[in-house]
Amino acid sequence: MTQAGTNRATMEPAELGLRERKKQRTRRALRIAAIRLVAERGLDGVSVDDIAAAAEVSTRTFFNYFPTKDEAIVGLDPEDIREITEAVSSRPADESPLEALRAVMLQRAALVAPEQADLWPLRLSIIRRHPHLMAANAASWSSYEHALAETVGRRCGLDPARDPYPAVLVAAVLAVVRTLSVRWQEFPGAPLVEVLGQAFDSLARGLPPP
Amino acid sequence: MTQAGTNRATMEPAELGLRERKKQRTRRALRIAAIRLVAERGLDGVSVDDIAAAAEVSTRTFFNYFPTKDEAIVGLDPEDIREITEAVSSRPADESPLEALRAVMLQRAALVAPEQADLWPLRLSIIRRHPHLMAANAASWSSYEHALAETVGRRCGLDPARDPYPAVLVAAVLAVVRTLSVRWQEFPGAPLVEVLGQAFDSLARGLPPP
DNA sequence: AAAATTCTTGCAGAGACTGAATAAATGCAG
DNA sequence: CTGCATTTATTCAGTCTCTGCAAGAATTTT
Repeated sequence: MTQAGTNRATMEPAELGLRERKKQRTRRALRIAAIRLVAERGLDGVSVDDIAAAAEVSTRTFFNYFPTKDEAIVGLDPEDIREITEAVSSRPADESPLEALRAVMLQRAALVAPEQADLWPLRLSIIRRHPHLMAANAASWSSYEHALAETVGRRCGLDPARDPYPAVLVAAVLAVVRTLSVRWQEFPGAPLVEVLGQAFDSLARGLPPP
Repeated sequence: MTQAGTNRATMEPAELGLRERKKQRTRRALRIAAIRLVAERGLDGVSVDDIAAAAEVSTRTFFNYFPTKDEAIVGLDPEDIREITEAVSSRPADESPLEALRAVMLQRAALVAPEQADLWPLRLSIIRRHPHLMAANAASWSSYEHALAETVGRRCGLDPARDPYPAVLVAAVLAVVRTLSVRWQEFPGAPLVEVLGQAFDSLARGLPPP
């Protein structure tokens, strides 16, 4: 690697043009402003104008980045989607689809903890306070679900358009991950990775009564 | 507001007062108008004003019944929620939670077909055309998820606040049902009940690769 | 440096949604 | 049936979200 200097927590590939970097930065600024402000004042206590002002852009620009106020809070970056599908398709081929998803999701959950120690809990607490955002969350994952189902289908040689298995698997797994993430914020007993691991075990055993 | 709880799950319209019956009727009129119009002209081609006009009530009244345009289309009636949780809790006690949910959901899916032959397919086609409505759908089920998790917890003697099993089970099952309902509209191969049955089998066996 | 591309911004406007006041309908005595 | 209390519907005014458009500023390319 030609990377001698260690970048901060934010890894910004210097290979991108200035324009692209600025875009990433405003996007991030808007998201952070949205999450911070809403966590503080509640969803109705913050207008898009406030968010845009806090990020030092015009209100119109906000809507160039996010189609909705909700998406600024719970939306996934397209980059994340790409990373996850890539991670799934590059798991060893002898793993079952469920095992592959398990590995990727656990790895992901483990990454979340240290990286954005601020933002992630804030997001979850907001979702807990405004349940309809859980749905907006699910909405932003829906395109992603499609992509993931495609990837899973490719792993086991199934056409997701013909065989429902990939769609069912992905839907179940993501629903469980979402549910437990929010719950975990509420009842922080064991670390999230552990809770998720047990849930995947339960899934793999057919959700038997404990 | 002193509503004596109706012990039966069967519909007893005669016992309700005039006021209550009128409310049910406007609610239903609004929902039907919303679904019909949106199925015809698309979500953006229909305003709440249009819907209210079609149902012959004022615009403001629409919002007395539904908090959102989306909810008028995909929202569940509180009554449905009550029926479902009741059905689950009155399943034989020796069934596993997953089996109980399976039975109730299949029974439900079988009912849907003949009853509202018009509305149900329209709803699904709308959801397929406007993916974000799938999320709104999930949102309207979220309060319901809580209630169902509670019921499941009671069945197997678990406190849903302490043990994640009920929440996980319900989340997975509902996600699968939602996903397959929409898919089924898209690829109407086998009857929905059959497709759902196979998915429940798959779930019970730990989602093994086919 | 000029041209081409892309991003930001302000503006005007449609539509979603809310609170409050008023009118109408319904339920319930007497 | 008549008056009174409660619930529901409507009107009205207003805020906020979100979109299209056109002009201006920044970045990239030639």
